Amino acid sequence: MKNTTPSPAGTRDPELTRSRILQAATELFVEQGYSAVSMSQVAKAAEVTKSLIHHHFGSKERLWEAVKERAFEHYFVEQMAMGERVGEPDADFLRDSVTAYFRFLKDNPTVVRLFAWAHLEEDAACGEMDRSLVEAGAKWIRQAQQRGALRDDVNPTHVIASFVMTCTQWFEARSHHAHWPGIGDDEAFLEDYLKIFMEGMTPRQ
Amino acid sequence: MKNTTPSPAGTRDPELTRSRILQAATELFVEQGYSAVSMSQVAKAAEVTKSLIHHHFGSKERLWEAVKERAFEHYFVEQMAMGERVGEPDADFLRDSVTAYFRFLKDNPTVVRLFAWAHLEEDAACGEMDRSLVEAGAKWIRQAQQRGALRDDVNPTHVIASFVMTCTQWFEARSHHAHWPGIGDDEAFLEDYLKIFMEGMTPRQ
DNA sequence: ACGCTAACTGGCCGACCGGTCAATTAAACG
DNA sequence: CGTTTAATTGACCGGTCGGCCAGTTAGCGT
Repeated sequence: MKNTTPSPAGTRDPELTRSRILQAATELFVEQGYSAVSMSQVAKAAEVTKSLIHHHFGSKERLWEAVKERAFEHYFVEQMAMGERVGEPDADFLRDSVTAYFRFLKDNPTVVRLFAWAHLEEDAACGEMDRSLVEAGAKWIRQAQQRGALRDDVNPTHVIASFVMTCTQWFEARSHHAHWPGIGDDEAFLEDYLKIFMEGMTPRQ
Repeated sequence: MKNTTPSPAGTRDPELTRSRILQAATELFVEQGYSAVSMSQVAKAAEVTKSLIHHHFGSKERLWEAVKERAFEHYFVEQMAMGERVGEPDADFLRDSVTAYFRFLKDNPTVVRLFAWAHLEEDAACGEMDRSLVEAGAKWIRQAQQRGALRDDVNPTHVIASFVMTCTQWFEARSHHAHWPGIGDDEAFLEDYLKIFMEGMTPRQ
């Protein structure tokens, strides 16, 4: 049981150092992307030497990987937790899931931006990561379809893809549509989107 | 009337040079983003000297602006043309518009990726650009709503935002969902998305 | 034919890049 | 306690960065 946070001014704490570096790197990478950030910038922001970063992470690229891995794991864990408390395969639960996903992205702009950077560098890791989540979600939707709770003439994976992508893009491309005439805030958009999406997923009589 | 393309081997043609540079820069920037691309790389790809790029474009940043401006103008012109042939304010025309937008993005991956880069650097220009397009689209939707052709309890701007974002993200984040189990190809996804979206936009009886 | 303008070149600049290395020093362990 | 291990430092590396500048050269108006 060692003391971590106190740090008797001049003491060494490799774990805290690692996380300080990781934190500084995350903030910079999230904002500017991999290539625009220099090791010296990270070092300065984390208040350590450049060499120390190399000591702990090996290279700039591995630091970048560590940053992404940490954020995506956070995403994965949260989504898994969300998947745990799975409810009845009905329309209400679908609505709740979309809402929860939307709110998660809203509360985790870091994840949103890292996803965007990862997409641009064709990093397949994030897609592989939520494979199982999508699979589980699709299975759940199929159940709801068989039950007659959701329309059954659409591919369950496409259902997930469509709402995941809409939520993601809403936050990724904020700067794009933020000044569109008549656009509302997060909640107003979510409300309208849910109206369209849920109505679209309701089985015909 | 000067000859442009022939180029008697050793002749000067500033306009062609400019466009050669712009083309090379576009390809590189689209692929790797602003900061990952160096002026020497562009120079090599365009088969000109670095100094010549500076002569024509002033700086790396202005070259980047020129690249984006060119692509976004292409987008704008195409969308304007699409807006010209506006049809009846009914559901069918909405479906056709979504389809056309989806196909445009599919055929113009350069625009898609430049949008993504622009979003990440919070470039508001692309949003300002299609302000008027969105305004016109929203007006059209409002007409359809008043006519009873589309459900009228949703913000028209949100309707546009929702399908624009879905289409955009489908192509921007291809690497993300491309390997999801059960996901279909472009046309299969579009078909399912249209089912949900159009049904969601249909007025209740 | 001549001169001007602008396209175009090559060489160079200081700054900074990611990364290495040997030396210092604090903590962990016996 | 001494020894070992690893956290940490600062000096330093070759290479590349974006950009500048002085000079050359082609086209164009007169």
